[in-house]
Amino acid sequence: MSVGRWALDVGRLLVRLTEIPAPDFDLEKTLDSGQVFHWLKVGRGFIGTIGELPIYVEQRGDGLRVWAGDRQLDRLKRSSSDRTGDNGGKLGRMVTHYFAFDHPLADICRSFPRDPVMDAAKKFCRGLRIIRQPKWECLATFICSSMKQVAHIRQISRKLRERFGNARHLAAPEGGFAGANNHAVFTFPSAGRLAESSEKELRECALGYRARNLLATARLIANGDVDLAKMSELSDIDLREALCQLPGVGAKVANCVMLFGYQRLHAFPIDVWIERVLRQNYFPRTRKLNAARLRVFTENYFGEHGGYAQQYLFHFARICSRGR
DNA sequence: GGCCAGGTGGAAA
DNA sequence: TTTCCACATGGC
Repeated sequence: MSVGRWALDVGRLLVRLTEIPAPDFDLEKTLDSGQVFHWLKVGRGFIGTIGELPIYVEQRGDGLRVWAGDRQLDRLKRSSSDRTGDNGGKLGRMVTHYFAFDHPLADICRSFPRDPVMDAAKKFCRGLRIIRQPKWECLATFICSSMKQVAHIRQISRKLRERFGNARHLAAPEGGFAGANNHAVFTFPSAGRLAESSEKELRECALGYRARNLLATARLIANGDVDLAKMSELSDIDLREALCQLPGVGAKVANCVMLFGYQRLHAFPIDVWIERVLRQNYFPRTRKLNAARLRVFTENYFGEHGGYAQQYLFHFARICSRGR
């Protein structure tokens, strides 16, 4: 897994560097495609968290270089069954799992339907992977996403983390991160932590009317009425139904959580961007086009990895609209 | 200053 | 069953 590993003493904190093979992968497209909202571009790479672990990640050709705070890595080792002391390997496996390098991307792309817009999106999004987000983080973030632009969702994610999350300090690798030697990153607050907050406090994080829904859902999870991990056992239909029971979760958010949090690669979220793409390219002369008809079309037309097709169409449409 | 954004939920028609 | 509308916020 890990082809190279170094430890750099940079003063108070020790930083581990692991290099991981990253086949068929484009880090920037993946992190900038509107599926995840907290990664910050710094220098040649990105700073963020994978669960509780703060990391800096940088793409070098077909590989990924990863730095992580050593204290968190030690904590990770103590809390896991893997006590071999192989921190670099553990880190490598975590990163490999998070960025879903096991997804057979070539096969997935071959399964897409052949038509002009899908072909263009596929070409444009080469290397974009649907990552494995922590379920609660994904659910909470998408509850906050309704009627918000991607830039706003990023702001909300940042404010929630800074106010309710745990600070983690990441020492810079040799040479520093583009002018800064140390960065504070924040973990996403647990459901329990948000359940203890008030609607007023959440509104102060620019959530607006979404604050009530986020708080209600956090409390359902914190008091044990809902078990997101156990919901993995449900079928697609039952999982969608269970998610839609949660305050602030309708069909669109449920499909996002299924796709990004539960790896249900057939789930096809339809938002304003995707609806526009579908209308313009597949139903240019259809006046009466309701949600049910779009749902039936997308479930059948885009194949078993429809969620990937959707993400490629979404990113393609959004980026191409910039500058118009 | 109006328009729009990875929508949802409840009421009215 | 379908359509309509309120709900907050911030960038353009």
